[in-house]
Amino acid sequence: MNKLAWTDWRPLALRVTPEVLAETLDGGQSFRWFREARPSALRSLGEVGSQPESEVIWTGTWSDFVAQLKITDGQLWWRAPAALNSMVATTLSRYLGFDRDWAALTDTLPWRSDAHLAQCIAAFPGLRLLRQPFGETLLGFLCSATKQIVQIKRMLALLAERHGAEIGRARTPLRAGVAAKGLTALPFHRLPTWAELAVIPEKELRQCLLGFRTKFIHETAQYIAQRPGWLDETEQLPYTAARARLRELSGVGEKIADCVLLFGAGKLEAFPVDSWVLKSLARRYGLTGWQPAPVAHFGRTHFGPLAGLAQQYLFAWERKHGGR
DNA sequence: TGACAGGGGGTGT
DNA sequence: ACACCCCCTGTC
Repeated sequence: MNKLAWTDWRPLALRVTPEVLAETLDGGQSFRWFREARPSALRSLGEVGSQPESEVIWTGTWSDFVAQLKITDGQLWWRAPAALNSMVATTLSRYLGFDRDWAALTDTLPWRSDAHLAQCIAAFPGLRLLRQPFGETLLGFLCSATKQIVQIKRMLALLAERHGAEIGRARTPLRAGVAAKGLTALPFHRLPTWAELAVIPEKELRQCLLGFRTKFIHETAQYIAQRPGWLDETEQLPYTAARARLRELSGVGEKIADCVLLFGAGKLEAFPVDSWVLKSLARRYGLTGWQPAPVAHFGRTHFGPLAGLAQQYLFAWERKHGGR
């Protein structure tokens, strides 16, 4: 088997715009997708005037898997390194949430009586929550405190490159924010497991640009290492119990616990309140000056059992529209 | 072009 | 309320 080769592109039964795909993969749920833009056929033929057209390819890594996604003619396509194909084929649909009917779930949100929510949903048709590996999601959000997405992605890329096992190699012009020249096939690395993180000296962790998060990650790794099965058990618990367990970890407060459960355990009742959601609820729902805890209570009450899904629409809207 | 604030998708005390 | 660590960005 040729380790350098990718499979052919195959269609996925999902219609999304490039914008919604970008928001889904690179909008703060996951920090392990990188975009690569290639000049389009039209452009190379000398098309002038309109927007610079380019074909965007997204490359993502989770657990021991790598996949690429792209949209061509309104259709979503995927492929994987040939050597990983069979594994990726069976896990990609779960990762992308194909086991749930997101349109039906979205329809149960109270958009009929909430004009702003209706507006957010209309602006991001097809938005969904990813179902990422639990432990990796925890690591990602432990890196997230007072950091922007690009910086979080850099930290995780360094952790993977320096401390994560190699998954495989495949040729791709751009990965991890680093341009690779020509025909070289660079290795893909998975993130280190929590067992692996537990034996990495703090100094080496810090060199992955983790800053004051270093201590949190180190202590969390020790905690998990001393409790075999703790992480898997936590993932299986109902939402409230799982959140209480996650809060035992160093560096995991209400917000990060909810992010891990929403994006890494499929708990749609989790309602993370970050600065964007705080702004959204203040500006669009009149909760000016409210603290995160009461805002979270409002969110769960107002949006119901799928509050986390509503949160994702509000979040996407606020990111796009900023102060307006 | 190089320095230099200011601030960043929280948590812990 | 404030420190935590330090990279990035915008500015001069």
